[in-house]
Amino acid sequence: MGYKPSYAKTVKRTGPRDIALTEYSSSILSMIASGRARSRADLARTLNLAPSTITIKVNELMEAGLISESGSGSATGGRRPTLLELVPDAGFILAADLGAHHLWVGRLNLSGNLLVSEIRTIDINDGPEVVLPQAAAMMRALSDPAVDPPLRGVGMSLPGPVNFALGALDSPSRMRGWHEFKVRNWLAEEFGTLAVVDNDANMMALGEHTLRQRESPDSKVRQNTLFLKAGAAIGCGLIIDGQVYRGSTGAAGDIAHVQIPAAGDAPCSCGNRGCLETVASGSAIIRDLAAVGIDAADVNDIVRQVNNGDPHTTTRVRTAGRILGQTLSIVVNFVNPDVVVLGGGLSQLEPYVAAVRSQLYESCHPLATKNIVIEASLAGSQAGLLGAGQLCLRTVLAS
Amino acid sequence: MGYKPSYAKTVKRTGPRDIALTEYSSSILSMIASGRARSRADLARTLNLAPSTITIKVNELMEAGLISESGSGSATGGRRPTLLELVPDAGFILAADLGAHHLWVGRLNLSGNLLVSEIRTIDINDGPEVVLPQAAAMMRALSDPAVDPPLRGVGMSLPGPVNFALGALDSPSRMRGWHEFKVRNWLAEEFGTLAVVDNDANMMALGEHTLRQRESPDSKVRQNTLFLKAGAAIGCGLIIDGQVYRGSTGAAGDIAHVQIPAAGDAPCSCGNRGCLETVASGSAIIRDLAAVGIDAADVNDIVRQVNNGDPHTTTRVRTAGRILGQTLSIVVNFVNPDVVVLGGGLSQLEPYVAAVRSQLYESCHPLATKNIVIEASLAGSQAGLLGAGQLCLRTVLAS
DNA sequence: GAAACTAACTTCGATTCTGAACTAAGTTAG
DNA sequence: CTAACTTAGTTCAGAATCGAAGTTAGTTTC
Repeated sequence: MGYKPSYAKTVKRTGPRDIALTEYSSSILSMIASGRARSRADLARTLNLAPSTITIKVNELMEAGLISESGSGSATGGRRPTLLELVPDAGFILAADLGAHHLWVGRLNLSGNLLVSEIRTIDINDGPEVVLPQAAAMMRALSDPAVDPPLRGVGMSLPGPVNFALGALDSPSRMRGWHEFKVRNWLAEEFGTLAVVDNDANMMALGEHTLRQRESPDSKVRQNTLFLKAGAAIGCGLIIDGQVYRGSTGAAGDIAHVQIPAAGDAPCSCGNRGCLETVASGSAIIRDLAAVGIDAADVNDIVRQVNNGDPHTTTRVRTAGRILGQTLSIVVNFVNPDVVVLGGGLSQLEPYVAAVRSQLYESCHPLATKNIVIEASLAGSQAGLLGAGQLCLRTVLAS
Repeated sequence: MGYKPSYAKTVKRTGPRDIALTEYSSSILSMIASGRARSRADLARTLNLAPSTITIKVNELMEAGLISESGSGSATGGRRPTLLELVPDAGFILAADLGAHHLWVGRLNLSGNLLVSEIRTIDINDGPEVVLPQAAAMMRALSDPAVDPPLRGVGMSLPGPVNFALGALDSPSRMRGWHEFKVRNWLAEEFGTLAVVDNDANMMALGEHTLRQRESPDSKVRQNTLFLKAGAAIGCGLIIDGQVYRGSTGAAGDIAHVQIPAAGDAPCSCGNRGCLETVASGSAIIRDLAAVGIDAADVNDIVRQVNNGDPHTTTRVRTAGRILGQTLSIVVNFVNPDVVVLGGGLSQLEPYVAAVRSQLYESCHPLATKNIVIEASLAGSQAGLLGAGQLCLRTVLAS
């Protein structure tokens, strides 16, 4: 047997177009897909390669039919760049966003654009054996294998703590039957393709980050994003240097189950008492409103009531925002991100966003809030689906 | 003029040995210096280069007299690796650790080993115009230019928030005259060489991390270190992926000025009220002890009293540890490091370390503490000096 | 104590990537 | 409008890196 080089850099791509691409080719694809580079000159700068090298690689990729030129960008004092894009028809990605009560699936092209999507209600407690086949069926329904370009990968966002290396949930609370069920492997086998799964907050963070990266041209400097998902539950995802940060055991980003004084010893879904989530989450608001006779079935009801000007609900939402802001300020001080994005259902409410923002400005060190941007999510409810697609796309293109 | 490539990879080194070294040469030096790689095979794996390339580069560097072989390591089922080390005589580094009342300087060889050091008391409030020349004189006294190999760089640890890009302190509290004084430039000019400055907690974190990296052979997986400095003041440094993490504005790692309930509205040196530092720091302990008639001039006195079994002081120290642990748990949950190191004067006290540790285990999510190591600093009081030297060394070797 | 295996390191022809010079296509200032 | 400047992208000879096969030197197994 031979020598099996672990440093191997040359990648053979087999598939409809059988062409040998070198190491940097996949980086180029990733850069274009994620919006981190849009022209040859961009690529040279971002990847720290000679322009001449980029010319060669880009030509190869164009001949292989994987990327194409798409007009020219705006000039900045010189010749205008020729923009590059992934050829959308070179393949597609399926993504799914799984929640406690919803299942949202979508199809994306290789540029990471969501083409079609579909949603239905489910009960996560039916377990993976019931839910995953439902998801697979819905995803299949979004594509016609006879017509569509080949499926390149599947990404799924899961509503609990994910062991990324294992591709499974790790002791999720209130998700019967999901503990250590290997979701990634199941998907990979079911679709016969590459699959990725991650925690919903991480996925949303990545989706939002990618979107912002594309929207703004000066995005080169905004590479550290803290994404806070405030819906029925609270979750947090962190992007450092454009990548999802997962920490040592994959638990990074946990903020919901911090003990805070304002919570007293209210019991939490995690089994502990006095967690932030028992005060600042959508569920907590619903519980407190019920106690004073105001009926809200879910976060959407809260949103509706606040938009209708219900003073009681609005006050409660504002309080939740302020308390969340206090805890969040500790993390913002420590991580010092350039963007804090608020997502999840509650982020639709201006009073909530305003409360978090003002609390952050009040509690953080001035150096930490110097150039910070604190905003509601641009991706909105699509964040999870976009992120799942994006993570899958990055994995596909990097392999 | 001509084309000035920003992607330039070939580096000409001028100096006593005028030799052209390529891009990877500096990475190789960095890897060896920081202990991230110790043999050719290590280098190939760490840098993702072909073994054949490493052979060529290592030979070049050996001919240039910058590295040498230093015996062989232990085998792991095959031929044993030939260990490599930086030739200590190829140059040296001067490092300084500046505190509110002390100035500690040292000389390190290119392997990052501290050879000699000297300490004296100073008053930081005399301002940079007085203190820096003192530091420079002490550093000069540690080396004899007629005998010593050439000085390659100077590193200094500063006791306040540092704007790393500027090389200066940014609005430090209680440091008259230091705001935006360009310490790095001053040092670079004074010594006619490369200089780096950073915040003391960051420097200590790097020093400790490097030491641990060298001590343990399985260190490849322990790349995320959270270092907490608990002395008169409280500071925190974060190593992510073996590098100092500074965040977007360089403020990352701030934890001392988080508002906590236990602090009430005690005034803090930062101008705010109710900060963690007003309860859990050495100064806070001294202040509280004074209020009940126990006299302690500095952290050393606290250490002495606890070691002598003074029950009052010991209880107070334990309380400080517990309160610190509560706030720290939020950060540990979020960042999910593999090592938490306690440094600074208070870390010498087992009751303090034990209190922090048990509070962390109690307050953190089980996933975050699964494989975590929580320990007192191995580098002890040398951490800052070692880190300043290490950061300087890395910068020198990377340039 | 061979035989089989594993890991470290080297050699050398083949390939990839670079760097300098050049072309192309814009912006800015007078 | 033109001259000076800036940025984007290409060409090609030469330098840097790779990968396969081989050598060296250990460990493990029976």
